[in-house]
Amino acid sequence: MASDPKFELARILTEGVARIAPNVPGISVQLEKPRKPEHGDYACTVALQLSSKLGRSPRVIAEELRQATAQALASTAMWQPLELAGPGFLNARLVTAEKQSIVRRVLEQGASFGRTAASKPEKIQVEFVSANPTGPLHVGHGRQAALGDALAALLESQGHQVTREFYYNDAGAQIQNLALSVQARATGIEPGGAGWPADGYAGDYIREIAEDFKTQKGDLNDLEAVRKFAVAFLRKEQDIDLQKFGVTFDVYTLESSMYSDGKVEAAVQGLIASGKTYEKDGALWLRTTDYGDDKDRVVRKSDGSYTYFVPDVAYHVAKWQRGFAKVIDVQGTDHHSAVTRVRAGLQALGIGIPQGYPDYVLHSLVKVMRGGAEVRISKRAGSYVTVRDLIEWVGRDAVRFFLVSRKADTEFVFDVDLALAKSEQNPVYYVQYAHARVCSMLAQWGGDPGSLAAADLGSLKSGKELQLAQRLSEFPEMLSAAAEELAPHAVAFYLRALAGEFHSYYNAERILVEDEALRVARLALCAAVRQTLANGLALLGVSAPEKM
RNA sequence: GCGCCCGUAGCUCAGCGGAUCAGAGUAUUGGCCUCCGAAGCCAAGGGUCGUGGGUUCGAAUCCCGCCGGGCGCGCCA
Repeated sequence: MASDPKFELARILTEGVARIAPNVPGISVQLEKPRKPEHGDYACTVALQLSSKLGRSPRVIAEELRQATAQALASTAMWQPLELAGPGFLNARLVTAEKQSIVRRVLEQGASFGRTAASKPEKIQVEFVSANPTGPLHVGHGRQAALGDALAALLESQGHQVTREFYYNDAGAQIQNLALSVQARATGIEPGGAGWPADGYAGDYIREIAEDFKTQKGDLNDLEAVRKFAVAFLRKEQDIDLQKFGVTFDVYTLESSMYSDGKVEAAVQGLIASGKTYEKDGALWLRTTDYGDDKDRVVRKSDGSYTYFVPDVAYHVAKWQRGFAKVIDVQGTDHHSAVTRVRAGLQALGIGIPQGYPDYVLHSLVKVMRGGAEVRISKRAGSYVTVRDLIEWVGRDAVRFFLVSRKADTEFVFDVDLALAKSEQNPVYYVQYAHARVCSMLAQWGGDPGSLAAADLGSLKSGKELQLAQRLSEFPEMLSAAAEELAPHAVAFYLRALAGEFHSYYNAERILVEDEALRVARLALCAAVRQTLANGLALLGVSAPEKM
């Protein structure tokens, strides 16, 4: 495979800088994509950075750099001579043949276009959703599912070995409340009525579980049996939702297993052995303030049981011991206080876990509007919008694309009425439509799509065609940046832009023209667009239909 | 009160230090189907990037204050 033009350009410029300005520290060649096409394909601002360090005009430095790199650049046969512009920018422009060649590269690589060829040894775990089995999945879980799954796919595309994991909190007081709620409901107590548990779950699903339990002739006095039944019931429900959402997990871990496997006890012993704990008010405390926490945390309560953060630490120790060099936890921002605490616990153990372990992607909760009023999201309210609702209303593709289209830490409003009324105008259809359009053209053409990889691309010369080719060439670097920054929303924005440029091109030029060479070249370009759209959509878990 | 996150066009959101950074979608208005899919395209109007300072050659972007919003601040999970 030919070397990457951008990489070559950066290498040559870096060498050039070393020649005209040796021994200047803190200077790195950055290539950026100009907004306006007349400024070339890439712009370099290193002359502006050098100006203050060298005490000379940036334009003069830029000109020196231009001359110093001219020969090396010409020998690559990839780049036109650099252009000096503005206060000292160097604008680089690819030769036309190089731009055209991306089309062939996309078609040759097919589904693997954008993916890193080499696999990386580093094992990564993405833990997401991790909903308590106390109720149906809500919109926030949907956002986690969309983000986490796309993130995992992104990391896989960059050669990492990724495990998708779901952690069930099946050991706490909330589960006890669930069991009590089902028990109460089954004995005919309504939410809020006499004998209703203090923190009971009022949702209708509790009634369903209670009825099911009675149908199966379970013993209502056996609270443990009720608990097991309810948890199994809700886990099954959640699995159905996740399946409908197109998300699957490799590993499910139960919080209770941290206790039964002795991992919690081991973690406590490790913390005590570290000397970072102390007894106060009959409880055992950890000096998390030594690691940036704003107050110390209780490890073992005065009643002898552990706070939830202990199994959490034990779980992350297990992750480390399972060989995950990198762990990414996708959670709501309401869990942000856990970040410092868990990391503090891992550091206190002093077993060689890196300081920033694990990584977190925290997302703001989704605010759901309906009928002009906010629908409150609360696990206890029972009247929240579920993932299942959303999928039924606007379809899986739209929900996934929409939820992943926002930067994780921005809050956003999911207007149910709008999603219902405008479902046909959801951005996902715009991208899918571009894909279907190409498929339709290829079908009408009737030739062998496989032959397009060998097409003569020499007639692709118009501004829109070269711009489209340029956009395609950015796909791999966009993916690696998105993976690096744990920002799957970048994929959605890229697909939006690519589809937009395609639609614009489609309306400006006729593809199936009389001229054989031109027709084939244009079809090859369109096929490359289709392939790239399909590859991107696949990462987001969104289908790429041939017809709509 | 303390900590973290967020204030960009009517609305939903990108951009997060390089002048080539005021952007997209949507909504509104006006055009484009005898012709490859109009779920599309073209065009117009619309913003002191919350606010006041600071750093810099340069700030939507970095730092500090203030205002506004979200989340967290339990021997709950």
